[in-house]
Amino acid sequence: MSQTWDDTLRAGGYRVTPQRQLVLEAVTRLEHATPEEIYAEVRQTAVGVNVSTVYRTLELLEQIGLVTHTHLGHGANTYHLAADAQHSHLVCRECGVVTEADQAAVGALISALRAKYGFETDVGHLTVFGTCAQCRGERSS
Amino acid sequence: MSQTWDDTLRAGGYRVTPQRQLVLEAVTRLEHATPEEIYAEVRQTAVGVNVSTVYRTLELLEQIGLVTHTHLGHGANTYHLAADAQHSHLVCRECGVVTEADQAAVGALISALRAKYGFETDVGHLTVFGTCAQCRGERSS
DNA sequence: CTGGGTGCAAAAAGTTTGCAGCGAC
DNA sequence: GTCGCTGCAAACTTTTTGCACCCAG
Repeated sequence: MSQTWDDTLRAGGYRVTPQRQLVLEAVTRLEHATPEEIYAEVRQTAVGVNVSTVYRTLELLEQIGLVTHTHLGHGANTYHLAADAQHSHLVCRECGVVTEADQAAVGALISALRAKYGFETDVGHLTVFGTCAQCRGERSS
Repeated sequence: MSQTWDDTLRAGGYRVTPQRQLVLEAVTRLEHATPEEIYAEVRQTAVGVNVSTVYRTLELLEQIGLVTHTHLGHGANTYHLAADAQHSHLVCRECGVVTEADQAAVGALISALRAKYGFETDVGHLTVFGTCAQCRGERSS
């Protein structure tokens, strides 16, 4: 199972290198992270990896469908495994926490948009900004 | 009615300057635009306006609640009038077109998230990525 | 071996900041 | 007249690119 991804690489005609392995591991471990965070994570294991390599690798991994990215507020690109793509993110504006909303909750939106606008929603890329339960509670109490 | 916004400025203890007027006009006219686009639009009317002024003005206008911003894909901050805030954006990944979805379509999502996660959605900031009706049609035909 | 991948460093793009002069009030 | 606002230029952050060397296949 830990070998599936490098088959995907090879299938695309790409080489399997330690750097790519490290980046993919970092993405897996962090669940969702910015290029910077991924770079920092990779550096904790191996020092010789360069920022540009991280960017190039992420681009490649995304291209062959191993990872995807969403925009979690600000301009921060956030990468995560494509396998985890079928959920949406709830980002709290106040505490910054990122929650995952399952398909069911978002399903209604998807149906509505498809019926009304013929718009096919990319669920994995959907990010909802707002205020989480905890922050709402703190504010009212 | 064209005077309300400068009252808002003054109410906040800020001055009314031609630059601020120009930026606000550009935001109004463009509906939703990046700082760069706003800068370009302002320049078409007056040449002497600087980029930094646009950034500082947008920051100010947002702070006093005249405009808000969303993240329409990439890292592009998009500014629009706060008065227009109560709608969400549908961004087509293929043709890049930005559609506005009314409250009703998004209402179901809001209710679901509130009921299930206690999460209060910021509707004005909601951006949905996907494929628009036209691009879906072109692909299947 | 061969050519794709990597590191390094410089460049490009986007945004912020310090400072002196200007103009709204 | 005062002090906030603006223009200018330089600094900073984030991402991209060219080139020579290296290693996966």
